[in-house]
Amino acid sequence: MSQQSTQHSPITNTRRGDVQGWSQTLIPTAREAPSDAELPSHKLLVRGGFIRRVTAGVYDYLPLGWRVLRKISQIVREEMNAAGGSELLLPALCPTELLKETGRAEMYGDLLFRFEDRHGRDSYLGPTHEEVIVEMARGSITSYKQLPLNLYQIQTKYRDEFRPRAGLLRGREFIMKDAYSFHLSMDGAAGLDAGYDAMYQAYTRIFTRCGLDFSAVEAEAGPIGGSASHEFMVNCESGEDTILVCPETGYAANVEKCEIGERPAPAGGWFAGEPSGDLDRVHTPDCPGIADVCKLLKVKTPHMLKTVVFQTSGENAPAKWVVAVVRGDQDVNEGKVRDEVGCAIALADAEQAKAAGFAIGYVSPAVVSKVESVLMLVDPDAATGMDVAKGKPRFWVTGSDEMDHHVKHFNWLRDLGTDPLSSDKIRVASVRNAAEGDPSPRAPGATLQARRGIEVGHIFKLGCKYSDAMGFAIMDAEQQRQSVIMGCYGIGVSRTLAACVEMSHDEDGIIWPAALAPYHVLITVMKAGDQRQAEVARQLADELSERGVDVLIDDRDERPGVKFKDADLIGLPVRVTLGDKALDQDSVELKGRRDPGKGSLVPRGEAISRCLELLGV
RNA sequence: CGGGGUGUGGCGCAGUUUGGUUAGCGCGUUUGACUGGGGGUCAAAAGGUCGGAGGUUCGAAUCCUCUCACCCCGACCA
Repeated sequence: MSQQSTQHSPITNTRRGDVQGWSQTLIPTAREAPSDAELPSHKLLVRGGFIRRVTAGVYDYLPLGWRVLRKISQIVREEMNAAGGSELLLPALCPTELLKETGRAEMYGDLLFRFEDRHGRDSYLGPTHEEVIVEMARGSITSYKQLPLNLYQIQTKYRDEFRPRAGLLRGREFIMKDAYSFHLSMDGAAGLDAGYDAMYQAYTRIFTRCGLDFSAVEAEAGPIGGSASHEFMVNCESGEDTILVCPETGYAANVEKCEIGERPAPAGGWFAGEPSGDLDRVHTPDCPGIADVCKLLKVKTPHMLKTVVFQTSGENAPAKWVVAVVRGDQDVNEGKVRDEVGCAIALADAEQAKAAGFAIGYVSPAVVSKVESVLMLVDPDAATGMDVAKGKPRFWVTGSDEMDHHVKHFNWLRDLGTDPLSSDKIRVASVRNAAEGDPSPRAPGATLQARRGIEVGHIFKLGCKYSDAMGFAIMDAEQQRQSVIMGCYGIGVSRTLAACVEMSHDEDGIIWPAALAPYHVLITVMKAGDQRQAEVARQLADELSERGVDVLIDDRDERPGVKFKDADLIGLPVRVTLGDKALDQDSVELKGRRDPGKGSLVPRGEAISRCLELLGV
């Protein structure tokens, strides 16, 4: 990062740029993409000779692809180091015993590449490394004086995805940077909050330097566990993930995490409204799903009341069961239910729930007055009896609490079996996923907008989850034994490569940001074997290299058309074309990848500075 | 895992329904010539046993059985 020195010293990062001849390396470009590729990033990376598929979700990184990965890694290293991290390398081949300490062998299930070695020892290929690093740390970190600490590695990870897809975007083998931080407190300069914040800042710098258009969004901590979490998403319509943003405040969150703004009670109050008709019990065989019922009864999903049964655990559980009720077209958010209840919850075990009296698949809100120890949370959109917009009673269809039957014209006040407003077993609470069009939680009057993205980074506050499970505690300054508090921070390095292409390409090929381009400048020699052209190419490359610019010289004996097509395809930011016409005028042709046309004639003497200018140096 | 689909030289495909000579085409590759500023032209050549195994048949890329691999759509993740 240091700009202070341009000399070549063994103790600075300043380096001479690489110069490579196309004919000396392997760049197998192709006119057609393999038929299995669908996304632009997949097609272009294969066509441009960056990667090649070996088997499902596993790729060769060819010279060009590997150079980009190294550039990403280098940026990651510089920023991680600047943020106080230290690089190390943990094994990819790990003993399964480690996962038994945290119970994640079961949690990962088939996602884990798992096998026995010749001695029958159970082993796995690391999908992530919390256990491995805690195992290492608990043997090496023995004093509070060693904290805080941030350790990271850049390594190949393995996940036996059910469905690898989209080239590098979801592989079974992929390159990831994973970092882990260790603290003894949440607060203070040495605490997790400060460490987390430093990583947030570092990630922002990393993706900015990579030239990516990205958003940092609030996220669910997910199965890795812990309290706070942010995802870094490359903004891109073809992304797999949906995020919601508030256009007024810039608040952004992943769908699972996104809060919903205030939804006030309707004019008549919660649940109020006349019945839409007599309660009508209908036979709905083999219809446990909302979609099936709607199809059979010819009603639309917003008219359904969906009930999801959870069971609680922990000492402060207010009830044994929690029933969440949302509108049929909306999704229950487990995290919001958990927060509302105030204790750990899990989707109810079907057998146990049935034994307790729940007709799983056909549960109605009235179950609250039928089964013992139930707390019911009703989402505001479901807790109404009037369709205010239409001035009509709400028409609700829901389960009937008996197998294979639903009811029409459910009315909260009439059919619940208890008064929803006075019962302490019933609460109106926001328990569903946010969706586009919902009120923003940060700006009154504003509505949330949906955007697509590709997740390239994810940071978590882990807390003591792993240190407690694995007995990682040390003495603090007061001679108290304390669990070590952790954070973990991931970047999908190979995914970042693909996301960049996904975000930045046109119909001719890739458009690399200068920071990630495998080479910065392509010198296209028009006539292979022409003495003068070869000589100028060599000189230019040399001068550029002196400035730290990486240069690829297209010295192939190919027709110009082939070279230009390939140039656009591999997408280097700057192209210098050396032909007789230009050289006769002591000039060269210069073209930025995004510039239309053939580029402009530039005096030979200005070529270097103009290249640097185009590179934004 | 559920649903849909595909396997024929390095890549993209045709041929399979209705079995029948040496399995075709385009791109790419090699050699030669002509060319030379956006995937050029001509000529010649190499390269596949039709994903694999078994079966039916005088005869199988084609029909049957089993199997393997890969892709797409759904639930999870860097």
